[in-house]
Amino acid sequence: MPPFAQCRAGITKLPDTDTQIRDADPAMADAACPQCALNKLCFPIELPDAFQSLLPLAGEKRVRLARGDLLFRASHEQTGIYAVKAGFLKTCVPLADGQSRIVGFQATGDVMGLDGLGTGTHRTDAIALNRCEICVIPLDKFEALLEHPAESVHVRQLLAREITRVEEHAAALGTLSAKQRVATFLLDMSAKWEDRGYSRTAFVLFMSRKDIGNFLGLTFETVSRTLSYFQAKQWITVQGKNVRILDLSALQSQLARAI
Amino acid sequence: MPPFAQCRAGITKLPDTDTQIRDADPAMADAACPQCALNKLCFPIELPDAFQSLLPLAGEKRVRLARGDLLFRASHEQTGIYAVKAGFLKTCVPLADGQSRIVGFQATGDVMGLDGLGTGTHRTDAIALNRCEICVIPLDKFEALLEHPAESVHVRQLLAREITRVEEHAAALGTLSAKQRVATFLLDMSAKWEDRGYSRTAFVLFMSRKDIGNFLGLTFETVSRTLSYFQAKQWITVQGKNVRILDLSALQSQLARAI
DNA sequence: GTCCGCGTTTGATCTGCATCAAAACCCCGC
DNA sequence: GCGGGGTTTTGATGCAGATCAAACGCGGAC
Repeated sequence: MPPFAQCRAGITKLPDTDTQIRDADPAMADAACPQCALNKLCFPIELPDAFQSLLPLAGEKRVRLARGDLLFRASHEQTGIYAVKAGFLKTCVPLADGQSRIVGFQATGDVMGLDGLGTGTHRTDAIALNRCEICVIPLDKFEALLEHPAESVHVRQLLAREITRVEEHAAALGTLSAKQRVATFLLDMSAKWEDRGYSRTAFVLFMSRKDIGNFLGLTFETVSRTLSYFQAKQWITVQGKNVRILDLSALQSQLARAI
Repeated sequence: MPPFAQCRAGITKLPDTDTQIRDADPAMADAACPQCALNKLCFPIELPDAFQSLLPLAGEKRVRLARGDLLFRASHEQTGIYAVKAGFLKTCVPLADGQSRIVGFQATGDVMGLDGLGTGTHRTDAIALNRCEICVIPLDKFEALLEHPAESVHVRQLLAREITRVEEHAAALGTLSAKQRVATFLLDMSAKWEDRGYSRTAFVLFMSRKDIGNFLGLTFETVSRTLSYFQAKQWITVQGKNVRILDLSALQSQLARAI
């Protein structure tokens, strides 16, 4: 199986399949550039002239992924750094027994593949949850960019924030009850959508209940039950993958109750 | 309370308190430099002349910590990067309810404080488990060092490896049973000691059962019970903090059984 | 339209670990 | 030596969430 399941050049219009949010709409993708974490890499402002000709290359190469395709694969050599232009993905750590554990969900503007910088080998699988459009910065170009101190600092910040995020996730997995984990998850998703300029109270969960359970260290039945419980409490409404948050503070207060 | 609980200049002989391994023995500390993750920062080989005068400064400043002292504190401003010269520490993420969750244990040669690079603020408390000696690189000096590409790459590798480590820990917390977590922990500790040139079958757990439980998402009673269980199986012997592994492969096979 | 397969919901039961409790142990100061 | 506080071990009980099971809903193939 190839490391890149799909990799076509060029950008064409994709059919709209999801209810609320379009998959990988090029217009949306371009609009998202200012918020993209790699924005400063793609469109640097204050670089010396020597870089001005190199940088446009970074933003030029795109990859298209269909639902289920792999962007990169654990234990494969790292060949680039990726910025999510549009779509949703999950990153999974393979476990000894052949199972794997989801350690993060990525959306528009997130950077992926940084974990490979340690060893030159990816430690996670990155799998598309819906149609995705990914900006690719080949590793050699990425390394060339990093010779500029401002970009280097920026990348270190991205790495450090990822450490913080994963540490907090690990802390949550080790500490919180099922209800607290699901509440945290909803609040995190809410914040993720809000960051990207969408409503923080009505959004789509692109991942399945199984994926949510895997990410949170719960069974999918428990995830489903907990969502139903929150709905019964009138804190949210759920219809399949569509979630509407009715009482944000009630969810937040779930967390504080962990005394 | 000051961010640095203890911070004395100079190095003096410390009394030996632990049974097998000395706390922060200066001789051991100096011997450890070649294996230290910051070695290349402290003793760079191939730097241009401009740096040769700056770098010795990095290795000059030392901090001494007694058991329970804080090296740095969450939500405090980051003032430096730290390399563990000798001793053991734990890093803890504070939680909403005032509790905190241990996300890592550090030993000789480990680098600490990198998580602050994202925001300039530490996201964890770093607490000494025994007498420690820490090499401090003030932030401004650290940043000056990073202008050299080789050091910059090295630091990115450290960050990326930390992401990998924490992701795997999160995956373990979400997936493994109590026995599997404790077995993993023992194997990790074994590897940590072996990396540092000590026996991988006989070592000291400097942290308490409570700390182990906190790190693994278990109660300390469960940790104690599980260690007793492993001892009953003749896989290990435990006497307080001293552990001897009798059957490494039996512990490893615990993990594979997670199907 | 019907059928099939998969994801989701909901229910019933089981179990691993938390919790509560108490005794043993260890380290230190005196 | 003795006494006291914290840590560790071991036991008894309870519960949150896993597991087993069945029904429902929905989208795609035809």
